[in-house]
Amino acid sequence: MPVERKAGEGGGAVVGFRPLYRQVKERLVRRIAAGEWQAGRIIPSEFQIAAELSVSQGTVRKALDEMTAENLLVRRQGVGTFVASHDEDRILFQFFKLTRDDGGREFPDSQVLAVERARANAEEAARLSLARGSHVVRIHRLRSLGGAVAISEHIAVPAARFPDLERSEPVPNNLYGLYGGRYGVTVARATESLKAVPCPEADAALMGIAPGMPVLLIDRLATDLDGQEVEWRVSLCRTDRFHYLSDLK
Amino acid sequence: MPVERKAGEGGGAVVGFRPLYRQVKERLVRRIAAGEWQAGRIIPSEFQIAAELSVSQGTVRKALDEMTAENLLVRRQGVGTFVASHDEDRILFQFFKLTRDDGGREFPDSQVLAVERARANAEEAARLSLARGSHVVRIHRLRSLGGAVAISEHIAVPAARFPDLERSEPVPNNLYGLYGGRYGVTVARATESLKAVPCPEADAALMGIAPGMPVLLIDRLATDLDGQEVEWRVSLCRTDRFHYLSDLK
DNA sequence: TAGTGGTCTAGACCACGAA
DNA sequence: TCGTGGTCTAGACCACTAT
Repeated sequence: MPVERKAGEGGGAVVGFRPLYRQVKERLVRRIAAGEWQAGRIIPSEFQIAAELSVSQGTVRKALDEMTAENLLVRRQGVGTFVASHDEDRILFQFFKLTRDDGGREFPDSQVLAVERARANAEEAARLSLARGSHVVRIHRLRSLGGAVAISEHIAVPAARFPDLERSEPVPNNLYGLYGGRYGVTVARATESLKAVPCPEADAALMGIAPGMPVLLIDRLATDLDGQEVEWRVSLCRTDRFHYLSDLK
Repeated sequence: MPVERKAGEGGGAVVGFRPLYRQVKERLVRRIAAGEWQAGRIIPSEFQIAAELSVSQGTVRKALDEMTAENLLVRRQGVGTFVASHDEDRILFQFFKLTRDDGGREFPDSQVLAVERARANAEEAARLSLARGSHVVRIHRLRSLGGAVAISEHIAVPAARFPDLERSEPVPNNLYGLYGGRYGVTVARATESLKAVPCPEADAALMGIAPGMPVLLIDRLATDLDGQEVEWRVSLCRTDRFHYLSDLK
């Protein structure tokens, strides 16, 4: 692998130092981002990658280690290394934090109420870093846990990255799986901001609770491998029989 | 380092396999738990530890890597490796998730309203895994962010692990620092369970908000290096000007 | 300049899963 | 049985910090 720069060479001041394994890592991440390595598929062995990039196997391993720690890859001893996919387990434990009070974790059902394509309003454009006049696809759905409606969810994504999403029939329950599988868009990270708010009348009616009852408002911004905003999602959650689980380590 | 067991030896069925670096890690964690290595202090170099345990430096490094990833250690290149302490930054970014809506992060002030020692009630005993009749120390305090009261907080800890805590004058703002510094109790992890609830009258009066207003209830159970419950804390948080930040990776 | 952690390499062997 | 990832070692050199 052609090393980008080396300290002590060239005589110029060394602005920074980028370890070889990080250069390797970036190239491999780019392969996933470009769709060259697809979600769920196996990638070449450590030795194959090392040979291809003219780098030692240990260096490749360190790159893969970091990518595994970031949930981009999944290793299976004796089998190989795979590109992480947004299967039910990953969504459930990595991206879905609402849990039944009795402790049972399950993936919520979805009932889609509306899907539309429209020009982004000011807030959507700002949150998704879109140019004026860009379009978004909006989805409104209800989600149930243990048979009871628990969440009223409004979603907005850039229409340009998800062509014809509004014509999907039906909209699948696992949206991140769709983003990856059909559009090659990998949701790598998300930031959630939580508030307790009085439930608006419309959502209260849909969820079968009294208007004004305290609900948990989750404002989530999801980004792809390049840090680009991919989805803005606002979820109103009942927390009378559910709670949001957060582990601090 | 005496290796615990080795696969293929002794003829018996190999129940499990514990890598050497994990055995090293456990011994080192125990040193922190026992107070042999104190919070904020430097630990011996990788080569010194390796020599002492008759293990290669690479194996020690892997153990230290994991401990660093778990926020038990902090490495400083060119200087050495240190036992992590609950300083302001760590509390702020690892254990305190409430943020001003304008994005500014700060460590909250505290105003202690009450400290008492008493027999644990049923719920405290259950949450802290205490025997019947055990004592707890309870602390009730208000916490402010940006000059405004934001949190009403009830804390319970096992009195046995924190002797004379109720006679501390004053109770410091950074409790986890006190737990570690004075009592040698390291808070390693915490689990938070969040709900939106109507604010009880008493807390509403203290926080200067209308009773019944939705507030965020954070139920936190903190555990030490051995997984033992160390503190149960229930915080009621205003979220009209603040929000709880959660990063999903 | 000395000492620490950080990177990179190379090779040996082990545990695991699939064929 | 084979190929994969996982562990362990050993040694060289680099970057960073304190003195």
